[in-house]
Amino acid sequence: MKLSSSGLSQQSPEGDKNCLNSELWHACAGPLVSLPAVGSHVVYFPQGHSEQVAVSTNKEVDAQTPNYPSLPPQLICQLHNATMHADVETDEVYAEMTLQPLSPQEQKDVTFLPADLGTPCKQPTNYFCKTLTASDTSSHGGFSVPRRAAEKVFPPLDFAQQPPAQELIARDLHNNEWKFRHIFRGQPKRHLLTSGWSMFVSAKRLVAGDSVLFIWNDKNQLLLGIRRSNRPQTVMPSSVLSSDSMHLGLLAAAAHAAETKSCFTIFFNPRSSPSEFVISLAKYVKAVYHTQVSVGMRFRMLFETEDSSIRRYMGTITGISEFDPVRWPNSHWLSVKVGWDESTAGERQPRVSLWEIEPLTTFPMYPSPFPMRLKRPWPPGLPSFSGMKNDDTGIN
Amino acid sequence: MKLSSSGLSQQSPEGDKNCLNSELWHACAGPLVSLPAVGSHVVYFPQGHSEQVAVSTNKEVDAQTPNYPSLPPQLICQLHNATMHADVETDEVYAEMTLQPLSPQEQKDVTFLPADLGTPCKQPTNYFCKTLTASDTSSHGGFSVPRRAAEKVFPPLDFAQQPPAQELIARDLHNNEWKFRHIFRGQPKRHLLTSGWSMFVSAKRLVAGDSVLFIWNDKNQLLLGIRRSNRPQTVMPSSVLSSDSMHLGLLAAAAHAAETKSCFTIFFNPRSSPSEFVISLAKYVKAVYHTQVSVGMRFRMLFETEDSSIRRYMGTITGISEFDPVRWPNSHWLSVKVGWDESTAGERQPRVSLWEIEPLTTFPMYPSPFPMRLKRPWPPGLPSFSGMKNDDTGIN
DNA sequence: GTGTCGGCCGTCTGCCGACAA
DNA sequence: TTGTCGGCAGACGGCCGACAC
Repeated sequence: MKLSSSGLSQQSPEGDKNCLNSELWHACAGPLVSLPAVGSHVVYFPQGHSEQVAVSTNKEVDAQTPNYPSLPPQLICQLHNATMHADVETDEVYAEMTLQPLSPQEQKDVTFLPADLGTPCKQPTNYFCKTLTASDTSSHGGFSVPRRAAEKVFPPLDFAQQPPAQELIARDLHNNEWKFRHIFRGQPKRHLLTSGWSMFVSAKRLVAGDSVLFIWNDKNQLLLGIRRSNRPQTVMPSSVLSSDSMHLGLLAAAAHAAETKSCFTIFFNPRSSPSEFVISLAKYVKAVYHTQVSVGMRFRMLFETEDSSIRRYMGTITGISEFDPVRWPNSHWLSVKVGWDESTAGERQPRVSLWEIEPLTTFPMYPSPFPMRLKRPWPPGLPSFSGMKNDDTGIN
Repeated sequence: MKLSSSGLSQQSPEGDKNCLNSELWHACAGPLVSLPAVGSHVVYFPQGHSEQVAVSTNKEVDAQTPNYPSLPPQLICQLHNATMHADVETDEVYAEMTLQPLSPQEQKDVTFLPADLGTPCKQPTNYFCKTLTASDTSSHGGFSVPRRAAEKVFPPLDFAQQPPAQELIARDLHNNEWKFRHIFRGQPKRHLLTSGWSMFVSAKRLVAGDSVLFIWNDKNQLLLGIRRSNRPQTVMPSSVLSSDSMHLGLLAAAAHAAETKSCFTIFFNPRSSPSEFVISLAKYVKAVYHTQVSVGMRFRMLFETEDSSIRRYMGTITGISEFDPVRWPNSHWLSVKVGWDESTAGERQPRVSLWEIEPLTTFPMYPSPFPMRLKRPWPPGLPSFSGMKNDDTGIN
């Protein structure tokens, strides 16, 4: 896995000086984001990719966009390369992945192999994340460090000094160095970052509501990342290519790669994409082939909280059907309709994919009123099956 | 022709408050840029579009990109819409054009119709453009206005005051208002913009070497545009779509539109695109059908100077051949190889297109050593001809 | 425990003419 | 004619504890 700070060029290979432990990237991406291992087999969903482009261009896919009948809704690939990047302007994290579709025979061979689920995403343990207040971002003062965070993450101060103070050096995703004066003063006493802080705020263009993230890693380095609040949107591609052409481009690239079994490249934006659209084959196989789901079944699903930790929400499966039967028949993408136990005005999405949820098979809340009709769904990613209408799924 | 300040959204139609006379857009785009009239017939060159994308993504087209055999190298279209935009972050000007390919019969009908060359691009008359100095952009002072420029473009000062001064209000491409104190002082006397200037410099992130452009229009409004120097590049699309997918997307969009005779949308970036790739049909027909060119012939061609005016450079035609015979056979795009009279280390391009040059037929410098073999080249944009190898062009 | 404020000092912004290219 | 500089005055940046929630 490579990590490079990018944005200026897609072609220049970056030197080692830009390399950085992936901890910071993952911390900025969030606790739910995991990249499949390089070399492993993954499933790519053009629908999910298309949704990410729709969000990025702020434009839904045009209804008149032509289909690519040869492109299956789920494409089994080998992940040849995955590089973590951060936009040089905004620090937005993204991943560049090189995928090679498997031949039909390889798909069969691989789908029914036992496979482990890989290593879970490694969130750093010694870190803190704080949402910036008006005082933190104002030019009038510095940054107020929560007491527990400072004691856990920063090196201890020498309390013989009065007031206790030290210089902290932190590195961001681009391996740039930021120096801060860390001081413990005031009445009551508190931890503050003073000199150097305002330069960081203005350089990163942080505003109240954005978050900063400090990590103390195993090598005794201080890492510093940012996460912007959900302002309208992140980056605007604007004037390069029309959104219609972009949608066509991603479909054409995947279709061409599928036909020729050649590599293609995609970008994954963890913070803007509604869902991961490249997932490990093992996760897919487990969810689609080895998990029983049915209407009425209870489940839980992980979400990220405001302070970058994990929370589980509960819900009930209300239906199982293709998200877009016309354009993407036989697709597992967002095939599960759900209702949420706690839902504030459509806050959580009405559709999820099988591999995103944990069905609670041991304690069903009430007996399923509908029999399970998806016990063994259509084989994934096989073009020869994509036109088949007389299977046993009952959802065509 | 619509003009709107954009960048946040491709879908929201902007209100009238954002509309502005197109003078400023054209002044920022440069004196050589002209947009064909809405409703008129134009020729679209996928090769040129591809070059613009290559520049924007900083990545040349991949050699393995598949061809679209059904897409001719020149596509005759009707221009249904052309909207001028400016990037909301950088103020970079660009145009959004909606094109509809003509049917083969329409192409024939239209190609041999007499057509006027349309109105030339309207450069404003009452304007000035200054490249910013270190003093202009430093935080130590204001903007030094060249004397002739101030007297020509700004409203006259009241010299009864001591010192003479006034408030100027200028509007940029987004119709934002900028207020400046214009004062005539110092020893020797000179025109200066003081209060308000530094805010403009920092808001637009101008640096020494960039240019500003003041226009006094017919409605007695002061317009204010910027032109950045040729720094590495302008905007980086980075993380939305891989450059390969973008190349494929533009080809697929044009091919699909050509097949179905439906509309497609392109963006044209006058400042970053190497050449215009949507030109009026009249210009194309005149250059390709009604102009004699041959190897050895002298020509001249317009270029933009540093101070935004026009200069002619002279050269000699050294060859006539397709730029990319494999991928784009029978293409007129950059089909003329040239040598330049004054050339500083490959400063000017070695290939141009027929419609970019003015052949000097009246005073040939020396007799053409090679007979003209392109007297009546292949008909433009007709797919039925694109595979024809036995024509009289002799370049296959 | 921490967000915001008044107070205060120091730096830098920004307006001026001098001077030279 | 105009680019850069030294001089200077005022604005704002930025460090401090007070105080309240």
